[in-house]
Amino acid sequence: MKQSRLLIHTLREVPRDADVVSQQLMMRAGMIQKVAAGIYDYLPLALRSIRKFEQIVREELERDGCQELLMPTVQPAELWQESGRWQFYGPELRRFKDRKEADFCLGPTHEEVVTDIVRGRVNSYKQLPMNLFQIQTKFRDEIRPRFGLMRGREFIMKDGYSFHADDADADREYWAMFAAYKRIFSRVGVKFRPVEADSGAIGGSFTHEFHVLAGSGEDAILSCDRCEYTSNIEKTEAPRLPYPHAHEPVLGLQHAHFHTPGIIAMEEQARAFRDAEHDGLPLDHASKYYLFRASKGEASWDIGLVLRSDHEPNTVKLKNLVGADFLELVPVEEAESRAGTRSGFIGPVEIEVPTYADASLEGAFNLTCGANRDGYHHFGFRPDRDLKHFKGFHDLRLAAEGDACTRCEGGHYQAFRGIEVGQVFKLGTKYSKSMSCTFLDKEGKENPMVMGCYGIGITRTVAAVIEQNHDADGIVWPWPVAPFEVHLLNLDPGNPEVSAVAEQVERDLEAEGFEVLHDDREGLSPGAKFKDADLLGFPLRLMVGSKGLKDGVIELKDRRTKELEKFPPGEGLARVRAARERIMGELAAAAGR
RNA sequence: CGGGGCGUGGCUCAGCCUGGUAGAGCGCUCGGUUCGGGACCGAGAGGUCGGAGGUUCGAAUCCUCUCGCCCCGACCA
Repeated sequence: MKQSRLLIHTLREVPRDADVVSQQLMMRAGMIQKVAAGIYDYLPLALRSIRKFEQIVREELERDGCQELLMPTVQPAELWQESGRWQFYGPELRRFKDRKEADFCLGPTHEEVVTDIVRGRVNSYKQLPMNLFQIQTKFRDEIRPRFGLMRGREFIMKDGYSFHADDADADREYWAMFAAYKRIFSRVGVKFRPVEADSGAIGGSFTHEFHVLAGSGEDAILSCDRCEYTSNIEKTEAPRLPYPHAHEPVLGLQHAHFHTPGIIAMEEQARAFRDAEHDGLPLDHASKYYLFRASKGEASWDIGLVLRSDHEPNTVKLKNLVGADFLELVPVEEAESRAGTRSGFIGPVEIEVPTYADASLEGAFNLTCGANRDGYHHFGFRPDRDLKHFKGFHDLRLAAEGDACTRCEGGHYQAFRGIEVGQVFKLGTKYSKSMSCTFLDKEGKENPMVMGCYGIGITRTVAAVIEQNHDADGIVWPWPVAPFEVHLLNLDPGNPEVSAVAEQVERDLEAEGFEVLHDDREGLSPGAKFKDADLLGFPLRLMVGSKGLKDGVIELKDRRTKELEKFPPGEGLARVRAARERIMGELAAAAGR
């Protein structure tokens, strides 16, 4: 492919509304162009990467017997009404009417449609299991699209759905897909982790997310440094920390209110408790209190949470514990009027709401807390004794880096940031029951199928690859998803001898099946071509110029290592072949790490 | 939706406060000199200043409304 013919326009400057690296580099490299908020053109270079990744996904899924099909983007409301999601799905579901005033939506996902396909065609245990997938454009009217392809409104997704005769078979498929996903992301050449996750609102039994590790990732992940336990921080089990002051009760301090004017920060609060023997208390002596408003459907109720002052609340755990769909902090003004004091002095003791305490407060006494009186804190608080509507000790805090692992002996959590690029999910019978997707078993009895669903964000993964693989000069593509494999630079297109050599090298490489972009553009200085090549970031750069040819050599540069080899033009093919072997070998060795 | 910011040639931005001929750099076209890390000279093309209304002799600039975009918080691949 001649670069002079390619639809590409590189930018020297960073476009104004691009603020994550992948978006900046993709726009500068002429891969994407924004059409509207969260909606992009995939220009030829980007599409080449996208297609390559899709092909990897196809190959690995087909190895496991999955079948590809393609469902429509536009879906009728009836199916969504049948599953009940027409009402429950938020405004991300873009609903609209056709000319006959019938309700439709743009598909954000395809459980309803695929279930409708299967219930009409599969009705015997002999036809199960069945695993169907598609690679298709989705539309979710995100509240706030951002980060380029990482959170667009329109995006390409691989979504797969499996159907099973029983739970055990659905579990088997779950782990088969788990393994397939590991193969897929290993082949791409990215560092990733499968992560235990919260099953959230979709309502399933268990789930893993696949995260590409990148400092810019939106999700926090904790991973044990000793065992395999890796989970989204929303879900990570926090170890129960023993109350360290059990054997040294603070005798000199009265169970009483302390005057603490103007003190709100936890550190200041703990420091304020002093007497002849105590110049302040440690942070684990202080407690903090949150008032949340939980809701489920139309119902809403308030709950309290007490934590050690140096711990952070985990609202996902609390939400799951109380069986709510949503959880938000009670507005400050309301909490203040309820407690009868200013924010900063609110405490749990007299407040008439069901109150939960974090497990690390079990056995704790002589804690401090707000006294519900302006300018005062209370000393001597003990949750299980002093709370009027005490609901027990539970794991309700955010686990933190350095916490002891709950799954093994001696391990500790390490923190990572990740970009969620895939998810495997055991759905159960939620959709098969509501949409009567049933089959007859060996006994002739009718049962709902057990389902699983499996997603991969195709365009997001391509962006995540760049987030993880770039340097100050541009993208550093892993070989398997690079738009082109070799960037052939003709540094002297005006010189017929140089051009002849470049043409010959291009033909040799393409005959061997290499994907070559030949920069044959005239009137550009070599420096300009180098800069463009760095920006585009194909794995290998082959340079042909009059200076090298004077010594009888052309040059090959590895984009990642910057290693440079010089050799006669006739060796070009063999050298490129060897370089590919080396790069692919390193990739296989590093797979998944 | 709440809070903050921005809309001026293809791209990055200045000009706006204090109203008076629409600018620079990059990119693009033509000619010439250059040619191994974003060369130089000369000549050009290209903008109803997001849109509508208002104030004014006169609006990119002031006022009102509106649309779009970006960032920070609640959703998700």
